[in-house]
Amino acid sequence: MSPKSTKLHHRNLPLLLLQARERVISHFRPILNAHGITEQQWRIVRVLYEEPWLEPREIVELCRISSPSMAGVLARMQELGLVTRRRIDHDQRRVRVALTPRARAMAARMAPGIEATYRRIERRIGRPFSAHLQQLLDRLLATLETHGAGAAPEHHGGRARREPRRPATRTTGGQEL
Amino acid sequence: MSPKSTKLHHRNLPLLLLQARERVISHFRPILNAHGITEQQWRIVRVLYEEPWLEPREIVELCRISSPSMAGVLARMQELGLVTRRRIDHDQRRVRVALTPRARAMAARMAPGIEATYRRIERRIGRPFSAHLQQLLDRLLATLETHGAGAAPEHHGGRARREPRRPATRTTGGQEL
DNA sequence: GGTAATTCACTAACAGATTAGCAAACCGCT
DNA sequence: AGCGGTTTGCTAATCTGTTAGTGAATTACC
Repeated sequence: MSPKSTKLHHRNLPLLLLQARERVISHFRPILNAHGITEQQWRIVRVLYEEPWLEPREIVELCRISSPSMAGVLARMQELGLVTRRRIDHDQRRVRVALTPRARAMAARMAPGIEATYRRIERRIGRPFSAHLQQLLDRLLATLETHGAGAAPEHHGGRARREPRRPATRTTGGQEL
Repeated sequence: MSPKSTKLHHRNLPLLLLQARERVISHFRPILNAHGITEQQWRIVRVLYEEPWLEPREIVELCRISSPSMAGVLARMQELGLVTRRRIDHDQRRVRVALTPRARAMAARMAPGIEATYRRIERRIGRPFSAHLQQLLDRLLATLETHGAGAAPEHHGGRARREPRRPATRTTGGQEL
């Protein structure tokens, strides 16, 4: 069984990517901490900074934050007064998420530091190298598809086998969340 | 104030690296799930698979898992019968962590699938591209230093301002953890 | 040799990721 | 109108990341 060796020859690529990401983000973390927001919150602020408003599923896609996490993150951000959430009139499932003026002002205050940090990183690793790295990562994302995407949605028509929960009835009629 | 623009011109590089990592790891997740272990647990199994034993701080370094997380992860892995932990005789602070035979056998069973997945990924993105990407990431890690490393340890000589906790006295004398 | 500084592993509290699942709202069709 | 199927945002449970800080053991230094 030569093709079934029990040894691991390849490097741990996910770990390598994780290390790279942590190395880069370590330069930004002080800025985020100084403004009291988390990584994920900043990603959301950043995409909403460019658009008047977005829907949760769009933010999920743009920020790579899972839908279950998004619920908690947005709730906390609303609690902090960073975002507003309201139902879309013609479709009561959907929600419009927008930055508050306070969050928009905070993003404006953070932008110079963020940009300066990028320039510092580029000065360190070289602008061409930075561009090259981004190009390779883009190509990786374009070439390698997500495993399990496009697979069967696995419609679960079976009965629930868990103890029932509190229904948490949606505030029918109230636009505010 | 031309250098203090409130706009964000650079791409979100940490997000790009996160996307790349998630894309790659999505191909391995089914294997991990099938064997009932998490990403981090696999990283630990993998490094311990090559060495007879390691100390927690070494695993922290090799697997990029923070020290506080490591405590919980190792405790769960010990509970699952994947690792053993015992104090080092001549230094009661330090701990030796080793894989159990059971974990070693599991790693051996997983190895073929892991390797096959790497080969599949390389077939998709191209072996040269894969090598090139790894080279760039290595160079990034070699060039860009961690921000905040080597800074002042900030000796905290002040009084504790929190309510006292249960001391959780270390089992003085007992090697078993 | 005794005290201060450091190292090491750990706990606590909170935010977020992952997996599983679920109800309400919408849509297409009859 | 009514029904099956889909979309959307959400909850629950468990695990991990981050920050702050602690006790015990060891080391450095006078």
